[in-house]
Amino acid sequence: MPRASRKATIYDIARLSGASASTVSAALGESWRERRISEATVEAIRSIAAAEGYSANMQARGLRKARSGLVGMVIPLHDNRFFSSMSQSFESFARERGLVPVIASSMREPGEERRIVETLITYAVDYMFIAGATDPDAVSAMCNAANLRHVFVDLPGRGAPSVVSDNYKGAADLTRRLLTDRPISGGTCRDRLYFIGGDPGDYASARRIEAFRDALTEAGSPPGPGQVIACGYAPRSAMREIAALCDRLGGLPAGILVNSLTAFEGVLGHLSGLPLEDLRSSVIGCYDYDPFAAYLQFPVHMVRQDAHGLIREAYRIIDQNTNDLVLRTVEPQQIAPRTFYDRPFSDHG
Amino acid sequence: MPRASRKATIYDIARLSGASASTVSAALGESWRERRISEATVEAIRSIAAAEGYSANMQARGLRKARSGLVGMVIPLHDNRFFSSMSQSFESFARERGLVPVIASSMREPGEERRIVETLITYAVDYMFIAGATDPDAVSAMCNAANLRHVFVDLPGRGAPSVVSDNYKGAADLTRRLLTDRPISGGTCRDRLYFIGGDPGDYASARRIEAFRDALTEAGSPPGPGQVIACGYAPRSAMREIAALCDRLGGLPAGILVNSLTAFEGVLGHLSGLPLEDLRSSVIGCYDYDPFAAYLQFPVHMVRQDAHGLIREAYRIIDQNTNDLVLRTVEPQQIAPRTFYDRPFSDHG
DNA sequence: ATGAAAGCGCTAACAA
DNA sequence: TTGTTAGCGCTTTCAT
Repeated sequence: MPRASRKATIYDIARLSGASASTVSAALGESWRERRISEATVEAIRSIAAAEGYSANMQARGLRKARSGLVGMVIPLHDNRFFSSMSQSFESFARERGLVPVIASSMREPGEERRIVETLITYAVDYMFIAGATDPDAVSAMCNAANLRHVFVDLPGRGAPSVVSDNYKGAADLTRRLLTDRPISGGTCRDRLYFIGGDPGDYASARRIEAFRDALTEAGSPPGPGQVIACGYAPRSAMREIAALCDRLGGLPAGILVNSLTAFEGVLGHLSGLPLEDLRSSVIGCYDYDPFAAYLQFPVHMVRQDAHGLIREAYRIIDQNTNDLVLRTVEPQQIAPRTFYDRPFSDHG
Repeated sequence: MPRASRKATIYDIARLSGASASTVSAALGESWRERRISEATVEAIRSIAAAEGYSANMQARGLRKARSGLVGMVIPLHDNRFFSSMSQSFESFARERGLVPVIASSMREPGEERRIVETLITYAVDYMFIAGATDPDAVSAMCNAANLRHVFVDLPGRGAPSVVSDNYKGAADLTRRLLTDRPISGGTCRDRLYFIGGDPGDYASARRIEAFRDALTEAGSPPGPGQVIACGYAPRSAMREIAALCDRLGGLPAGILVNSLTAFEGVLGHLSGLPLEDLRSSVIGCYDYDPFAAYLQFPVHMVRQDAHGLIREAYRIIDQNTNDLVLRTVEPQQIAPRTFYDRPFSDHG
């Protein structure tokens, strides 16, 4: 081990090996073949470098080559099943390409989102992924000014290619499923399905709500004004809204489509105060998947989004160097309930 | 907007403002006061920079200042409640300090872990956090060679300060809770508690197993050889093991302490095939917390680790510039079940 | 109060 | 086959 004072540079290796810095640089990189450095020197240099614990300084290399080797991604938050599995995929695809991923979370705040994009530009990321963008136009403007290839994931932008879940199909299928499974009682308003959670201002929620409406209409019962309760993502507000709804209706509606796991947490907070019997008069669906939610006391129909597929497609777009403004769509997957009322605990999906 | 061709540099701003590059650099940074640049020039330069959409190049700045402004963290995986909430905290503490977080996942593979640490060193991170280290000594060696302050989180290392959960206390408390709540039948081997999941080679599991043994011993029934089934983290193997155990015992044991959520997923896969009645003869505990797991059909005692607290302490160690090898401990939290047998669905914890 | 110049570590012409 | 040189964009003496 050399003295732990300062990291070795190519100049140290050059001195130690008797070669020049540029020869060392080439020998340590890929370019030694075309520079026709002899294998002997390459070997010698590499062994010295290894002995000295040399590793390149990417700041210097990036500065010189005008490529940092970094890929940035903005996500709304880390602490979330959907986004954290996007992170996982983002990282493994980045590695495949020899890139180093930098992931930052915006907490869905446009200001924070812009600040992050700014920071990533400052670090000269080579490409940028923006998942769940809250202000895609601003982001595109910044990236374009910095001449930076970028792609939107999950929520689309108009200034760059985008990959989104097929929210319409996912929600339409789920709605139809709930319509089929819903227990019918007798022509009251409690026979209706309700949509709860999400933000109608965001693209994904809007598409799902649209699908919900269309599926109901297609089934002959177009939704009334109160049937879509887009109360955001917080468990609290979902809990409050479902409670208020049950008050109004005098009990649970025939079916509930919950827009997100977080909202579902709130809904569950309310349902858990009810006798299990009451739940039999209702069918529950949730857009997004959680393995434990699948094992609750009542059946839950879920939709699992293909985070891996979204990221794969996004990289595919980045890989091909064109800049056409495509909007690619990835299918989500319907997940059948794992618990049923009439088998003791459950059956395996 | 200037032409989107190349990013503006201080030289561009210098030319445009008639000042020199060094003046621009000072004016745009913090050092203009001590360099006694007039407020007028500072204002002028800043407005030009803003108009040109200038932003500093951190590669160049880092190269010159020998500080990148990056903090690295290695975690086992993103797609996990515990680690993703560590990421969230890691990021927000980093921001507080004006640092940019870079998080990479090792999949618990020592080789991958080393490669990541190497990469982060290459990018000249200013500090490094290693969560769930699989080869802490190797990591410390690399960091020391690069003269890099680092801290271990969740699993300790001998080469650097560490912050860990109080796994012993968490598991001991949970075991005692299960002992108290366990349904007593009649002196058979099915009255025993079983520990399932985890890797006895990793520090956290080892401490929990130790606590489990001690708590049983203290209660007068030291565990037999088969009572600790450390079968790893995969749902599959936990499912297989719990099934085999029930076969051996002729039914569920009086209590099960599951070592992780992933193992719990497997255990649940087995339990879900049983009549709910059977579960009444058993009490279930899980080390780690999931909000949906709290709402299952049977009560689950859980332990929630304080990811935020772990990261907070780790930063505290980094903040104070000493290098003493402390091992700091953070208390986990016991979470009582939210569902009970004798109230219809549940009661709110 | 400001400018000139050197240099952080690396790579890519261009020489030899 | 290898060495010399310039320069990526920035900060920091050292001069003025």
